[in-house]
Amino acid sequence: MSSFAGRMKEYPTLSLDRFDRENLHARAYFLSHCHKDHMKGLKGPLMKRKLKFSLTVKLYCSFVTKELLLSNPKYAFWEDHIVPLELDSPTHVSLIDETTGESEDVVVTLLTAGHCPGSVMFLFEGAQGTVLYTGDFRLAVGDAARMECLHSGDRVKDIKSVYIDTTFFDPKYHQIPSREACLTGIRQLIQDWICQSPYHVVWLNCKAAYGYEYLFTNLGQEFSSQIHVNSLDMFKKMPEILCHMTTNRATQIHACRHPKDEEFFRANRLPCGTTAPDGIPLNIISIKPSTIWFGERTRKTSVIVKMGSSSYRACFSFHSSYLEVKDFLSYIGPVNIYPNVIPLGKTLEDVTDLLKPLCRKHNEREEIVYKPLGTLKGTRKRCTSEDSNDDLFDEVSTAPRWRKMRVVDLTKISNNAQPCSPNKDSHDTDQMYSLIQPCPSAHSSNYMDCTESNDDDDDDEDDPEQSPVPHPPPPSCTEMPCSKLTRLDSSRSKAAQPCWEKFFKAEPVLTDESELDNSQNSHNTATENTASQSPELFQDEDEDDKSSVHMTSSQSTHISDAGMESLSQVDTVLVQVDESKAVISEQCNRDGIDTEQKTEEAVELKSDSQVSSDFELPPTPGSKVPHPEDLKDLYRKLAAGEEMVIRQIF
DNA sequence: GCGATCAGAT
DNA sequence: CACATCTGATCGC
Repeated sequence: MSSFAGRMKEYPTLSLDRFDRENLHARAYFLSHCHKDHMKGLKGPLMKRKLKFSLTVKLYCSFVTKELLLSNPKYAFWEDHIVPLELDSPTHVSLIDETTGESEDVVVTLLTAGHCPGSVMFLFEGAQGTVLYTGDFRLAVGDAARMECLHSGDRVKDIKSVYIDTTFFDPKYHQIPSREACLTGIRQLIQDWICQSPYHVVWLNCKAAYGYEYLFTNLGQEFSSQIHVNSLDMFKKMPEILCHMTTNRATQIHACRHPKDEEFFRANRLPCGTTAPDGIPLNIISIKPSTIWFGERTRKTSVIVKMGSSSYRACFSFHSSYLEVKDFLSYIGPVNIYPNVIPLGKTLEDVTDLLKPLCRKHNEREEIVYKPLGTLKGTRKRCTSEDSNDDLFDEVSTAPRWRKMRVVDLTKISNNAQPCSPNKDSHDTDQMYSLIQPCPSAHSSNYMDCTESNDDDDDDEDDPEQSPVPHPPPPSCTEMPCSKLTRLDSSRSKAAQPCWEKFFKAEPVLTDESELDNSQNSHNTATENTASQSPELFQDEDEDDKSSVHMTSSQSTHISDAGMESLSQVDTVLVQVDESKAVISEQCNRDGIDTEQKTEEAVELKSDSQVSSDFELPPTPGSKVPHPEDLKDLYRKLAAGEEMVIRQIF
């Protein structure tokens, strides 16, 4: 839960995700996503009053967040003050003090956060430097390298401070199975259950919060069945979501809720009260998405664990794992890092200690060498580890390179960044940008990251040693619950920039199996059976001791046979390690492979990266369209780290 | 009476 | 074992 107080040191006149107390005096507001713990004060009377008398105060957020927010009438008074922004489109914002007329300018860019529909991170660039506020996020290892807006040319921007989601920044959550791995486990459990009869139904015991939509949409698609939910109102303008959900209770997959739903379930009832029309009792199983529960396991578990005769837990996370956060921070190398969340059971000091090694200044040498040059940000190590490691890895292999590419316009098909409102179209979606990585043989940064966790001085005492397992040949796999589209499109030039839209694409046909313990006559769509090599997906809770159970990983569903074999070998080797650490070793290595696959996807080296889109700024309503030359100058200064005197250029 | 805050449940 | 939310009790304005 966010404990961010709302303001950043560099730009204290704006407030993010907090709207109470001091934040009531802010000149502009930013909402990263529509979760209540990030909306404190947003509907309060003081804010309402402030807006009533303000002509300039705005709330900046994504289109989806605006839509979700306004679907709750309690926030309707914000309507005329909301400025929805596109992703990846730097936008000028004037921060005006209404009493003095004093003004400060910043350029803000929304970056996808992968936390829930509409969730974004905010990148601010202005006189006080470049700072990033992540809100809550779940990004995979390597995703930062795919975000064009974090780069300037082929370098990473010089980021002064990052205010980051540290919910699972705890070695306990060193690795969390990928979204697609979790999805695969859930999908197969459901498949196995509902195929038995029309009376076999599933209840997805999800919390009342946005973030499960991609689960619903993928399941809906997979089973050609809509998911029953309480309300569809908030998704009215989001057909990609809407089409997989229903308020009609006659379906086998439910995600409906009721205040007493757990109680209902114990009495073999669905929250919506549905019963079979002919009086035949339903056979209900519940699946409870959880992260912390899995983080507490000291032994290996699969992504699905059976808790009782008819209840299961499914690993599922809205937030990045320790490894993912570390990768993200290592990549962008900020001078300062501030945690937005104190992980449960930790103190601020604990987190700070863990974050310190990831701060740039922790590595003086680089700073001294590169800082004066001002433009070598990309070469500055994505040096994951605090010390000692600079020399271990060749920087070149991890520094991302960019090239603007034109690709099939997948976003038009399922761009969830925008609700489809009749008058909104013409979004800048014809172009997508891909990270181009130099050389397929280069080890991924993820691999480095794993290796790096061997450091004795790494605070991660849970970090297992990572044996330098040879990397399997890069299989052609995708990274997300992505899809048929991707496969059809099959070219490796799939846009690699992480975005929510990919969560809403169709799933690929399974290419592996997961021998389900309880699988009887399941109508598996699998075409190849590699069962003997597949990690198991399911596990009974009391089977903890059985050594044969592994966590699954994203690879299991997406990689080719060859990749699969290699993966299995990796597993086999690592399982030999000390039991208590084996899991993590295994996970880490898998993750390493995962990243390699991902980066592999987009491989190709190119450097003509200065793209004009940097200057395509949608203006703040009411402001003038910026002159390209002025902006160019501003950007040049920003990139060069020059002090900026803000003139009235806009 | 409303809002802020906390504890507790789910 | 708790990713966020709701409910109810209490306190203060």
